[in-house]
Amino acid sequence: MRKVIPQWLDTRRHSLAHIMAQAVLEKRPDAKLGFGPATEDGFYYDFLFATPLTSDELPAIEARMRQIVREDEVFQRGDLAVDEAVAQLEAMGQEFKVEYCRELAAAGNATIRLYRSGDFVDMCEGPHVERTSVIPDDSFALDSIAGAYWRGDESRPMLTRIYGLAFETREELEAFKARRELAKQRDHRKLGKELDIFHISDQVGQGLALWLPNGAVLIDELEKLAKEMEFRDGYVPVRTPHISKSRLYLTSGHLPYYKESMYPPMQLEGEDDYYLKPMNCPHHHIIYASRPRSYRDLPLRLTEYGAVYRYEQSGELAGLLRVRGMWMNDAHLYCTPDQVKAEFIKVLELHRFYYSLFRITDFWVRLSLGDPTSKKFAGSMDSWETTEDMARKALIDAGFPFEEVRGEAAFYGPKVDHQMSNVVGREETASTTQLDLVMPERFGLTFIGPDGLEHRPIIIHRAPLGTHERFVAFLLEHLGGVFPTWLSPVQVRVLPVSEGQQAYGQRVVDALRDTLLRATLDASSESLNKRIRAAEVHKIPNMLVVGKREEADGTVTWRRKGHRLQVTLPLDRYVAALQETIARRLMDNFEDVEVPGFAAG
RNA sequence: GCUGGCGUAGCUCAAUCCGGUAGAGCAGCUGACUUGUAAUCAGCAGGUUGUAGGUUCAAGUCCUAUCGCCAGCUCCA
Repeated sequence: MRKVIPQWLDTRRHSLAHIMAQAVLEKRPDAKLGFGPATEDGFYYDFLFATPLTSDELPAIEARMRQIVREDEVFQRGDLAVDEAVAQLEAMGQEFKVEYCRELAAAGNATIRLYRSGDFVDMCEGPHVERTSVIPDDSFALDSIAGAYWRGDESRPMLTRIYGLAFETREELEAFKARRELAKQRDHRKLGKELDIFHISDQVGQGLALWLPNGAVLIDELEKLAKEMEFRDGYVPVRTPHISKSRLYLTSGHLPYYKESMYPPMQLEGEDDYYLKPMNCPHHHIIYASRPRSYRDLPLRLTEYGAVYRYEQSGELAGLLRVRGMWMNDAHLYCTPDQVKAEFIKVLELHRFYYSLFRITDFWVRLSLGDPTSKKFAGSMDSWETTEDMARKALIDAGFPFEEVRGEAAFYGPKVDHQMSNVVGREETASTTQLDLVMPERFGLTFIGPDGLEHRPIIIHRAPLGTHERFVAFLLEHLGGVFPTWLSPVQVRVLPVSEGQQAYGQRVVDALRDTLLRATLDASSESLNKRIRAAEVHKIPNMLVVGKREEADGTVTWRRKGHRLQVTLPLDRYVAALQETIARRLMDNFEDVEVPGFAAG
């Protein structure tokens, strides 16, 4: 799903970054330049300013850029020896460029490339457009301004980043902006409010979501789904507390490897400190270790929709997408070495099932590897190589296209992540599967093999539905808040045509609720039109209109959300049809799905 | 956590630029209407303008601090 951007467009965008830097330097000659690359929909350039730049200044910079483009400046390339380049960049006062230049030299580059356009000279690899006039002067626009650390390192200075948008033509630029505006309508924070899904109150705490009744139905249905799937695949449920003594996390290594992300401890006189659990795994490992295990017991698949708490930095929180308290579709599979691969593939298949059930196609799969040069990862090189190789092979065998990314692993092992983007384009991990040789070691987990000796199990950590919070966020945005009947908080809204049919309407609701269908009656004295509109606005999948005719015949007139076509049928036939839709978890919110009982005519 | 922007009724917004003491629609409530497929009409109620200081005769509007939200960075399910 990652976008492929044609080289020429990338070149054009990068050239625009130079043109922007040129325009900025004219206004702020003392600005220090950072990096200025092309992005997925434009470009940015980082600057260090003596006095802060405000977004009010962007229009003037943009206007100057257009002028430069029209002046048809030529990009001239020049390769200099390292010393010369350093001397020149120092003379220009470009300390960040000097730093990077020296680094390139240290990495073995004999020459440094510079580009000149107009009076502006910048150290840069290129390539650029030959002359600025090839860029339509209305195909780009400055977008926003934000802080960004130099070299992405929070211990280094924070620069000011100016983002620009750039496309082939003005029409494409306008289309992009329009699409972005439209996407905001599907923002889960907006839909979550409109549909009464969740509420976040700073009286409770940042990042601590409250599930409203409608949201609670959603997560109940997701849990039901997960429990069914896991039951079939031989998982066994467990339940564990939300807190634990620090000892557990010293054993697991969460202290110190994960301490940054944990809430501070609860301290009690004369007792060990207690921590809120940031992950369920240690509790599950203790369950595994609670009695001797035989190879005949394996794989042991412990599952729990467990609550975990992570102290995310305040600036990272975002609606339900990034929270501090979350319920995770967690499970740990304890396997013998020769079971791992088959189990891992089975877990990947489960992902495939879920993603196709929800019709989610806009994701990409990342194989997240450790980084031997980083202190963020526990365990030996050998075990990392083993698990990384296992994960890679399983992905290939299961037929998953994936990309490998170094340094993204969990601290105890490599991960296979399903990456999704929200409406604003922010990417997050929706699902994760991990391989772990480190925890069995740390917890001294063993099983007795056929040879009568103790062996180490291998652990698969998996959360295909991620956390309720993040998964519902993605689902809301992906479906635009329009849920299939099986997931919908309210499945059926009954609308009496006039007050005379309210009693019949109530009987219909009672009959539906008797069969566990989530039905409500709209008994307000508003016009039928208004009540239909209200049901549509609340995205209720099914409406039953009951008037004199229906009451006389014992029928209901069924109108599905977004459809003008409607059918009248006996109540019991309606119930049967709806139950089939729900039992099969049909995605009846999609046009191409044939809905039982709703044939035309 | 950092950089920048923004906080006005349950929601969406107006009054902020150029200080003169807060207004609308929707939702809610009441009444009338008894409705046949996307907003019936009328009325009522609702805000010490996030919070705390300050400047001023006067602050929603200006200043400071603080809390929260948004975008990005860093970080992650």
